[in-house]
Amino acid sequence: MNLACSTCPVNETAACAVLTTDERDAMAAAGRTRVLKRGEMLFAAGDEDAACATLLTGALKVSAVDADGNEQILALVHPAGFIGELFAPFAHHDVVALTESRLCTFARRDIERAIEDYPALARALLRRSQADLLATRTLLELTGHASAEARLAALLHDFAAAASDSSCHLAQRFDLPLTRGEIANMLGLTIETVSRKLGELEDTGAIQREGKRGIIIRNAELLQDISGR
Amino acid sequence: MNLACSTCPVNETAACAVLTTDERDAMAAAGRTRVLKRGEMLFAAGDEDAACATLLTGALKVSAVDADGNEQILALVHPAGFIGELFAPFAHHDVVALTESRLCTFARRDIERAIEDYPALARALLRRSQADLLATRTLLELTGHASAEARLAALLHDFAAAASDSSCHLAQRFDLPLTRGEIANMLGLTIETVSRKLGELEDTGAIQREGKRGIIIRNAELLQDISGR
DNA sequence: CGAGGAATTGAGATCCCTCAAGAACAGTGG
DNA sequence: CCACTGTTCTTGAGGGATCTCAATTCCTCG
Repeated sequence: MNLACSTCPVNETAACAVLTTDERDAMAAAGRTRVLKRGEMLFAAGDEDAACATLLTGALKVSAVDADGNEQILALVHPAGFIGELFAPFAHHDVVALTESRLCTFARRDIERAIEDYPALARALLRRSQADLLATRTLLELTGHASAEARLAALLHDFAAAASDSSCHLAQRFDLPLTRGEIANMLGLTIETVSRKLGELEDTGAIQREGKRGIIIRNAELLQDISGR
Repeated sequence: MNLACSTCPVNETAACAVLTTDERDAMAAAGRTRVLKRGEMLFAAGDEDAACATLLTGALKVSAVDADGNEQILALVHPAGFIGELFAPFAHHDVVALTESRLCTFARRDIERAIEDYPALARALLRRSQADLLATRTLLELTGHASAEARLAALLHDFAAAASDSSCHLAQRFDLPLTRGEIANMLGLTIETVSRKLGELEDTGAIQREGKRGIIIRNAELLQDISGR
């Protein structure tokens, strides 16, 4: 299927936004859209020639599985995010859909050629890569020293910020994109601890739970305070 | 001081290696070498217009300081590594020399112009950025789930690999580039735990300590085994 | 030789994990 | 609409790994 960049929901914000219309059309001819259902995998660790992709809608997780079969979530990908290890001979991590997701995928060699042909694209991907690096380091900072409660508070804060339209304030209410188990894997905790600490955050009045996935921010300042930032 | 790229110890491996001689000379005219002693800072979190640099010799750490004043090491930089957040308005982390280090520094605007002028440089930096991203995620994976002993074993393994000339086998003996406190900060542990676990690794016969900094690999397989990889 | 920092070692406290059971929920089929 | 079933989440009790606090030893450097 061919792509219609003009109706793409992230045509202003994704890496391809820096291309001219003609250049973008040329890339579109090489790309394909793909839809993943929750739990479906885009590629697995070890895959050779793993595709690259821009996420249009939905959410993905990047995760590693250690020797004991424990999963560790290393990053979340939001719309306009770019996925793909451009210079590695094989993928180092799994990439799985958290919700139904639409992607715009490209074969590795097509992306590699595009980077050669369109310097602006290389710069855009560099920018995105540095942003990803910063996000990963922020997560590393969090899981390094902070208490379970602080980690959870920080994650909720981030989710509330991500769920808001404007980038400067928090959403008052949102649904967790992750299960308890996934939150635990991301923060280096266990399911039980996540559940308990969510209860404690509710007791202190920072948040309120609404069903299994819903979170209402009751006291954003307190939440930020607990997160230690 | 002007630069002599022809005698640069990393002129084959650093990002600038992709440039032609002429291009490199043009960049050299804009750059400056700088020497940092152990503990000296290249730039601090919050600095605007922080310089960018390629590390020639020595070693650096990238670290964050949280609200309580605790340091967390997010990454180590080895020779040929590139330092600098190109698209951020200010630096997010501190960068400090671990040993006496020589750098080749550039003003932000000079690097930005070079990226525009030399597409190959942008691609080289993209490659480096993705490698940094992978390294950070590997560290995240480690600090997420592993026990103190496994973290330490993995770090020692990495250091042994980095200290070796050939990339495929380990150095038999090396000096730790970090103090106990820095190791602790990097792995999300305390000084005491690092010290204790080092003792235990010695008891099991995996390593042998030699003075305060020296480490001898006694049983690389066992070490790898303990690290869980 | 002395002083300061860095590392080791010990004892007790704490936070989080493990194991285990029960409750809430979603999907399925009757 | 309701039982049925599996999954996810919650809650509890106990144990273990790591942190905290404190004292001592080991280097390094003046």
